[in-house]
Amino acid sequence: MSLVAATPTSVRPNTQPFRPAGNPSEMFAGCPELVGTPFNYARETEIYGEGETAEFVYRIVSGAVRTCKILADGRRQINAFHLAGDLFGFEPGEAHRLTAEAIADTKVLLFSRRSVQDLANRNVEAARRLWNSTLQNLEDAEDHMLLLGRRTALERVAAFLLTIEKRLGGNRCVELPMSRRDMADYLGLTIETVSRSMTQLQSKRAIALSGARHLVLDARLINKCLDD
Amino acid sequence: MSLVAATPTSVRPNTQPFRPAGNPSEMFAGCPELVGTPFNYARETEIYGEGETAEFVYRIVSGAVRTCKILADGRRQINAFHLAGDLFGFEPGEAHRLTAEAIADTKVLLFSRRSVQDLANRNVEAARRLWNSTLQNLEDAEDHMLLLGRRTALERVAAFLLTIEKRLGGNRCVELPMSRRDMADYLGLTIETVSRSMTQLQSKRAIALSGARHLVLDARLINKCLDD
DNA sequence: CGGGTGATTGAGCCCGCTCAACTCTCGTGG
DNA sequence: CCACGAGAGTTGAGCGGGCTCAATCACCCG
Repeated sequence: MSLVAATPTSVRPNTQPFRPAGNPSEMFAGCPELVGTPFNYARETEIYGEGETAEFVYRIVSGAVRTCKILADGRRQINAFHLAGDLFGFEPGEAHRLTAEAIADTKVLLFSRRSVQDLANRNVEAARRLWNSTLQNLEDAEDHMLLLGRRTALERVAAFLLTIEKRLGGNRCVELPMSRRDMADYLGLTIETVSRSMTQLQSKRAIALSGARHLVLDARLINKCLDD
Repeated sequence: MSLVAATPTSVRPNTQPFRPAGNPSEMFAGCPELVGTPFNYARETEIYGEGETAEFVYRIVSGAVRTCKILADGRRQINAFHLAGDLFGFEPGEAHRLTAEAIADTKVLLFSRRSVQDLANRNVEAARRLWNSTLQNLEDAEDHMLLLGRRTALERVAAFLLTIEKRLGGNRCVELPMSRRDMADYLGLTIETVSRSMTQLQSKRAIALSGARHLVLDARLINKCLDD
């Protein structure tokens, strides 16, 4: 679910280690009856809201999605970003526990929750893949709890950049799909602190920014920045 | 996995809402071949370490367990507390991603990871229960990320006390199984801040402490404390 | 060229951390 | 019975990292 997840797409070489049975792009392989309905969401529109009945499971074809929780006073915590190839929208109960919104214009494939459940009940292999996918999400959540509970602002931003670079192909070049506000709400910081941390990394030559969204990073120098 | 999970035991009435198929105490019902081997862990001993090969899945009979991650410099984040009835030790890969330690003297039932996997491959119903159990853990992790990323110290301690009271039977009376250090490392705070928050709640009559581990709480007054 | 949005930078403050002293409890032994 | 020590918890004083509030800058689109 979150940044650590493998996100192979058809247009990008998969530089991730092989994930047995947890690979979203193979999730419904050999299940021709589960083809998925294409659908589009515009930038900054809600896909589903917290508390709504969970009707669909989603697989991203292109674009990016955030899932988050929002407190009554407006404080927001983004739990995960989902990129092309990722699956999201599973729920243990009938209702969605998170809100999902498109960060950019996003194409998805819809699968009815019921049909996915039915498939899992019939097909042991599919059930195992769904389970492993959920376990992968849990693992990512565990890493994120460590980040939110015990890491400094600079460590959070550095870890975020390293992880998303890996997800986007690992060629040191990153086109951030999300705003500073989204990064801040994912990392448990304010936009100002995110910005200052980025500036700090840039002044140490660990990253090079060209525009707010495009950057080139040096993993070795980023890690060196954390040692002082 | 964490504090929101239902934890019915045979000696305590279940005051939780019914959780279809996710109930740990029924997890292996109807599977007499999966009986589990009793085992004991003394207080403050390691059950398994991060990175070790995952051989077993554990179900707690009595006692309490924490699972955590530790950084090289000693910073620790506890992901979850497990009480009687809880299942823990699932892993998506071959290796444990967390360290598990007994908080108190703890009796568990061991199930070999392989036999659990085999059961899930044969028995669709068991697979569904395991999947739902993992989804429940993920849901708890999502709640905890909001707490760690966006809540104040007082809110964290208040939420923790309310949740653990519910898990321990919901009769307003709590015998904390863990130390202040464990609470702090779960809530992303220091022991001093946890202590000060408890004192603050006590001065508002929202909780009554008798000894560090025993307390009676008033849910309404706790929520009122958060409004100023 | 403006207007609008998002990002950066600056100044000052505050919540939670650090460091340290003190208290409480409990177990052990004279 | 008290003395003592060890470990856990509480309290206090002061600091500092990240937040708040505000101004400025950069980049789009018209």
